[in-house]
Amino acid sequence: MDAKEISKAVIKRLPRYYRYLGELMEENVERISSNDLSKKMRVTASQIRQDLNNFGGFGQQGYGYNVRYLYTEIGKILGVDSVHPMIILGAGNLGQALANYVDFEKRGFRLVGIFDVNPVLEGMAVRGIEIQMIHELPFFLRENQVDIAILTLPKNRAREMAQLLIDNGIKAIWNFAHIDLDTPDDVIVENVHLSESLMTLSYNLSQYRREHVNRAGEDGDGGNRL
Amino acid sequence: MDAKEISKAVIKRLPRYYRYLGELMEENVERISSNDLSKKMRVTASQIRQDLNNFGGFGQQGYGYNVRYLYTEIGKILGVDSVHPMIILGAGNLGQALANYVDFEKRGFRLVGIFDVNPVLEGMAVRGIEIQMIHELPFFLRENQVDIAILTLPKNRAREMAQLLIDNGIKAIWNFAHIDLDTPDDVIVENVHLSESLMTLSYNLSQYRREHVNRAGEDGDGGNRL
DNA sequence: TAGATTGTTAATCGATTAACAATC
DNA sequence: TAGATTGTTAATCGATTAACAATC
Repeated sequence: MDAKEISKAVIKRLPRYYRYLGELMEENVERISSNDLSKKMRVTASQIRQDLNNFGGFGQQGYGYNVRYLYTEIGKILGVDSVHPMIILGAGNLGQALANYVDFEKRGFRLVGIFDVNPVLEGMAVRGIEIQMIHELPFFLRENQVDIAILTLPKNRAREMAQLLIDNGIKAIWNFAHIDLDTPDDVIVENVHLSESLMTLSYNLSQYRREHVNRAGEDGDGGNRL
Repeated sequence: MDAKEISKAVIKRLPRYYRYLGELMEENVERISSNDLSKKMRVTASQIRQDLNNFGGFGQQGYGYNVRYLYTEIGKILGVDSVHPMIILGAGNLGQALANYVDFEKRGFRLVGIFDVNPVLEGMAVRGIEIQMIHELPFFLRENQVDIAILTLPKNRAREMAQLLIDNGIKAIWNFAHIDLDTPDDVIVENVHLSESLMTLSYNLSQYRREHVNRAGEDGDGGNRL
């Protein structure tokens, strides 16, 4: 059972397979070949077969993959077959937006607590869950099993609060703060750096414009509108 | 000036360099060597030098890199040295959270419009910007230059609205909907698939638990709490 | 000048794609 | 059985790391 190391690239692709298989299920597609799926997803069939075979032989020669079965199996691999209690730290706009995200519940991600440092928010509720003050966190974590902490605090508070989470036994952090957390080996961090994503978009847009400067009409400004 | 193709991996790393250089500037650090930066960022010095040299020789032998200069140059490469007018499509929780994100303004990402399909929201304002109905979008895009459209609609509306954006000349979409948009070559899409990010976290957590099942106490349940 | 550190070439490593034998 | 398609090995491609000459 010694799992051979699965590459990060493969893991990042798994949720996308899961999404496509879910869509196929909704369309009542029963089976699909790596070739047909590759056309839908715009990846190579070879990659699909390689990726899936990291986890086991889910297909059948001459038949392809059973959609429902593969969906279920990938779900298990991703751990969405069990319930993951979550808390949110930081009840600002983003924290509240995530709290209101019903889609997560469908996958077993269940919000069980919201915390903030701002006393103005104390007692307010988001989706039926009362916002608590941070000082109540250690007690809460002793009394409730929590798998995942969502960090939606401004970066000046984030590092300190991450430490508090770790000190109280949290093993997985979904980090939206614009910092890289420095955590022990047994704590898993998944970063969502929105401003970096936006800058990547900005780079690609700027690059596209740079490349097309001298083709977009010969009126002197080269098509560069700013 | 024919730019040799820069790999996607390099581009994804640029905003992170930019962030670290910004922090160094705040700490009044004047110069830094690839070696010192590599320790801070936990990447190899070799990678830093390779990455930067895709865009030009920003350093100096025996000295290192001037922080302010490098920060400015990477800013230009990323296109954050100019203003990018943006609109939001979808004034739900996430759309509003992004609208309230002051940090973006600092980098030249300026919100100029918010649109939704829900008539209940008509006339409401977010951060001083009135929510408009989608049917006003084509006129708005004719009258205003808009660089980037942020798509924060549920997936059943997203595809159709993306098409509307493209038909009206939008060239860059920051997509938060859980679908892959099918766009022409001259339209740039940057995806933020939150549920996929959360599932990656869930995979890593589950994997960690699977690996440690037989070490966490010999009481039979193997330390697996669910 | 001597020391430091870049820019860049070469070596290594890892990930993707191609090919095909196995098998349903 | 014949056809289809997987699972898997081998080949290719690309990205990262190491090494070092150039040079400040």
